[in-house]
Amino acid sequence: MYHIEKSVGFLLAKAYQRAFALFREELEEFDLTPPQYAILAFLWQQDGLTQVELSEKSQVDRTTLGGLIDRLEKYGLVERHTHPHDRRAYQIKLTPRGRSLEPQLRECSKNALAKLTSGLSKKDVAELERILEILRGETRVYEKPTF
Amino acid sequence: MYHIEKSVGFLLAKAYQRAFALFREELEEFDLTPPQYAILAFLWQQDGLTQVELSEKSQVDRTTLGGLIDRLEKYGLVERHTHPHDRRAYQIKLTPRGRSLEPQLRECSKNALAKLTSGLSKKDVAELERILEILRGETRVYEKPTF
DNA sequence: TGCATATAGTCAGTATGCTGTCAATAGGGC
DNA sequence: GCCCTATTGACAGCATACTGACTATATGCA
Repeated sequence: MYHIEKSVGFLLAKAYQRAFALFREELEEFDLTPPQYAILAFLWQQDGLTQVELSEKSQVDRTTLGGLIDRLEKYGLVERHTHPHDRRAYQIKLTPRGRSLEPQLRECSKNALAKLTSGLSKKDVAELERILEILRGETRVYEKPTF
Repeated sequence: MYHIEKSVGFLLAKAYQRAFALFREELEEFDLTPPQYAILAFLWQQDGLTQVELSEKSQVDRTTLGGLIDRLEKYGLVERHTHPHDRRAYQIKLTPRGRSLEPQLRECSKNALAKLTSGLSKKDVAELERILEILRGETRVYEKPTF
């Protein structure tokens, strides 16, 4: 007998839903959301990316990313800068405030992860990471070697 | 060095995103979405649930569920019936068309799952199911024993 | 140099998800 | 029977996600 609540798709959806909710709770005091954190995290790694680059790295749709950047800009965490070589494009740069939040926001991420995986062993977590990498499918753009 | 693209939260989000996209592609010909399928799936199991019951079983917010039912009703797949004992509540019932789509839509679900997990062994899939169940946290309402 | 194709980012529309609030109804206690 | 608290479903607002379409700009080729 088929039970939707046992299907992988449903389980994945609900696990993600809980992960999102736990992370949102942690970020609440900073008035930020998990997707906004993700964008900041990519910029902490590499500031000044274009929206296309950010979209590719974060795997967020370009139009959705536009709105995310709008909000981060409104909060004073990033700025859109004109691109030195391409008048169509922007370079998205962190403000000093956006940069300064990194330690605290990473702490939020750590806390959320600890809560999410509290019922799992380290081996389970490693296993989950391995399986989720496979589920994601083809290699991400940021993983491609530069020739 | 911390890399957001290796974090469990990010991996979970992107794995879910791909699962959702694959399933959406399968359902496209029926002009339905994964969340709509989930609601139908719960009703195929047990027709005539109230919105509160459906919300609990599917773990979808009551207000979000309202919109989902609106659309399914508009497509002629479900109907809101007045509750025999509670004038506040409805019983959400499948229409003949909603019921008749079950075989084909389940096939879509199967196909999407096959695509999603094509890179995993059966053992991996079983392991993933086990771990995702734990990640979801406390027991779901539908799993609680009836005393 | 002009033209065709591609790209960067935005806009409109639709779907989903959550929080806070509200009106109508239910139920229990006195 | 009245009152208080709780419940059911909807509404408004905001955030995220995707599709299709559009404008301005870039690029390559003849």
